[in-house]
Amino acid sequence: MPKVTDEHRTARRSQIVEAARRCVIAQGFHKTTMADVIKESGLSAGAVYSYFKSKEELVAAIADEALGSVDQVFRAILASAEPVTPVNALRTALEYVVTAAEGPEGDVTRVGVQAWAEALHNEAIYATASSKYALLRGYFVDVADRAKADGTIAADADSQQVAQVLFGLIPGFVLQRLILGDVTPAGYTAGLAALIR
Amino acid sequence: MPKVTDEHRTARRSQIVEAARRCVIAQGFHKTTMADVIKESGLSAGAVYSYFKSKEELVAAIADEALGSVDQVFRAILASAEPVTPVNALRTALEYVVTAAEGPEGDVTRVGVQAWAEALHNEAIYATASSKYALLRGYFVDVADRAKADGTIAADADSQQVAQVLFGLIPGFVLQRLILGDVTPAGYTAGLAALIR
Amino acid sequence: MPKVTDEHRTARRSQIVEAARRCVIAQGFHKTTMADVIKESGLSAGAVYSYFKSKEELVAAIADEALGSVDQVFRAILASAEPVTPVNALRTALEYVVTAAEGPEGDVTRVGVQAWAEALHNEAIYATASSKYALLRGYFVDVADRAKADGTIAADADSQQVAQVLFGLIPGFVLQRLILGDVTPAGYTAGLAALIR
Amino acid sequence: MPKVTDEHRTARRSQIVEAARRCVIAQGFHKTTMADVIKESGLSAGAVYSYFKSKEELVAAIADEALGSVDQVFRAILASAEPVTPVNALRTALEYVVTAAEGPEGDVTRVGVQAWAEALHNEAIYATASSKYALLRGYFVDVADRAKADGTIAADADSQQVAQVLFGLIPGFVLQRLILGDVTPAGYTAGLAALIR
DNA sequence: TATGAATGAGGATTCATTCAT
DNA sequence: CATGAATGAATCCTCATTCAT
Repeated sequence: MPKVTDEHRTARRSQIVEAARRCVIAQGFHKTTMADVIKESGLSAGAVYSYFKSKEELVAAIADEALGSVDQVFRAILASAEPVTPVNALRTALEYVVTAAEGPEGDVTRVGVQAWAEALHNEAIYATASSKYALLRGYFVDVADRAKADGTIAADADSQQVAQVLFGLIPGFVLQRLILGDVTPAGYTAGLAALIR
Repeated sequence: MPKVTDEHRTARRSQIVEAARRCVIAQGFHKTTMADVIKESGLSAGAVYSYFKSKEELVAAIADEALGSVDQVFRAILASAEPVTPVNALRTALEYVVTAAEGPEGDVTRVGVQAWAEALHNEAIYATASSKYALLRGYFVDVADRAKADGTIAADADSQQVAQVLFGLIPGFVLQRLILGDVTPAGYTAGLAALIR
Repeated sequence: MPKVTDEHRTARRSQIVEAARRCVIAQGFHKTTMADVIKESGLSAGAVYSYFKSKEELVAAIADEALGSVDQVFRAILASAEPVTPVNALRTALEYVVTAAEGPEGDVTRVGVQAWAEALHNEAIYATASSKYALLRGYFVDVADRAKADGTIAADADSQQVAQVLFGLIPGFVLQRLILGDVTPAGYTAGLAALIR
Repeated sequence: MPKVTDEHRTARRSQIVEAARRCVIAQGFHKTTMADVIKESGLSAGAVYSYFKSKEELVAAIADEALGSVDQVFRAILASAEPVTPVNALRTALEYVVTAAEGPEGDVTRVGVQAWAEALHNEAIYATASSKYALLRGYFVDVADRAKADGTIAADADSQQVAQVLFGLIPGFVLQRLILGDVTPAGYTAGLAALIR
């Protein structure tokens, strides 16, 4: 019984998180009520509360997912054998962002932006954001190191600083995409390439 | 009577906005209640509501300010006679951001991040954000044009794309500053400079 | 100074009552706020409150007027030398009601209906309504007496009861006019005439 | 579960409406606060709001009931086989009114008068009042037709007009009963009878 | 005296969470 | 175990009235 129950529990949990995410994408964390999530998930109030003991916990779960989703892909792609220049790394990251944003789950980047705001006043989400972003930015340190190694950038450059910039370009892209709506991975990458040379 | 009254009204309005901003910086838009603002402002409920007819309107006013405050400075500085390279423009912008963030009013960038999230589900704030950010990014188009003119970047570069990148670096800085806490205008600028050559 | 001031005061008072009546006709007693009355009257809050020391007092003044306005006309007309049969008396009364209702002041009968409701929970208005309606109904006792005298109705009829019926027909007319909108003095009177013979 | 739940829901709803009616009878629509209704009903705010989504909706429900309650009885009684003369019909109606008014539920006619006033500025209540009163008055058209048939009134009388008068006598009775307090079905009916002959 | 800005108690409504069935 | 009705504290907002200028 344990295994079946476990799968069942996992499926249920996902069902709730996905429903909640849909609500949050559509209305944001605060306009989304537990009643909305309950209705959207098709479960009962009691059921939802047996998986998440408060709205805060559920919100944290959604935020975690949204903030962390990039990670897996990053690891795979940036750790590949291909020549990973800063520009390529950025493009890959942005392309993933757009793919995720246009996926069938709805635009996860909207949840991400919500999470940024939430992190400022919510310990748990702050902690998640800090650690996930530190991790993510770490990949760009690798990228910077490689770039120094192959002479793409100066050997005495500070890889941390370069990583800050490369990583920092991503929120800027996400925000412009959502609020100004006129950026593309290709164009944005071209902009960076133009600056670099 | 008009003049005194007008000044008075303006002062009162500021008194409210400032109180509200303090609350929002401390707790975010949603945890801030009108009662908080009323208490913090030292006025009565009725008085506050005679200046802002709803919480939404007050929130919009704070968001407007937070999103727009950069503008004035930008105009002055970027339009100066000094040689304005992309790197210099960015540094100036970031220095302003940090100055504002560390000002006596409290860290306005926190309000800015709140506003990003809010813009996704609030027409009025979305409109403000769109227009202010389009304007702001416009300054970087000028910067890019100058850079093309003096050979800092390739003459056939797309100024819009370059501006997207330069402008995009700012939210990335703000976010890292708030969530990772380890970025400085100097370091971030150095990172960009290292990438550029 | 007294006289001028007195006229002035009377004029001001009327100005307020008329403004208030317009508001009440449009929105009812309860949706009408003192702010509405103040704006409509063109005076200041202080001025309005120097004539009526509370909303209740102002409301009472409007109700008084609305409940009592019929009286003057009644006295004049019913006390005339003409042959005043029950049917004629009713018609005259209804014609006056319609005239007043269609007057330039707006439909006063709407205020009357408000006053009925208000009288149930407002001592002052209840007192006014009782006395005005007792007075008004009194005229119909006269009418009944005359009718008994000239054989229009049985000599042993109870004039009070007849007056109750004749007077009672008026609210019924007012209400049907406002809510069903299809009654006229002529038709209603014809209905009574048909019943009588 | 459906059946129990349904009965339960109906009972709860009645519990709320009855509590609200008691409040309205005692204080009128506007002085009655939701807090009053909540306390009087013995339920919680949330419970009350799960049955009526606003005070307006609850008020409309009470008004509906008050305006419509006569109907059922009318239908039964006026449609009976007994000889239904205008005078008898009126008496029956008035007796029902008094019975209802003196019932254990409290004086519903007070709610009715409130509803008249409310109908003037509330679409929903206006609609209810119009349709219920049109219906009610319709019964008196039948009465008039019968009276024409058996010669009680002239064959060429306009039944609509006669119905307007007969129906119109009721509000007049209700109002005099509440405000002057000296009418009885018997006396009022006698007054009409005296006029008729 | 006249003004109208300010007051603040009071009212309607929401919603995260619980727990009896 | 699951359900979803019920809870009630918390929140936004209004408006009659006052009083400093």
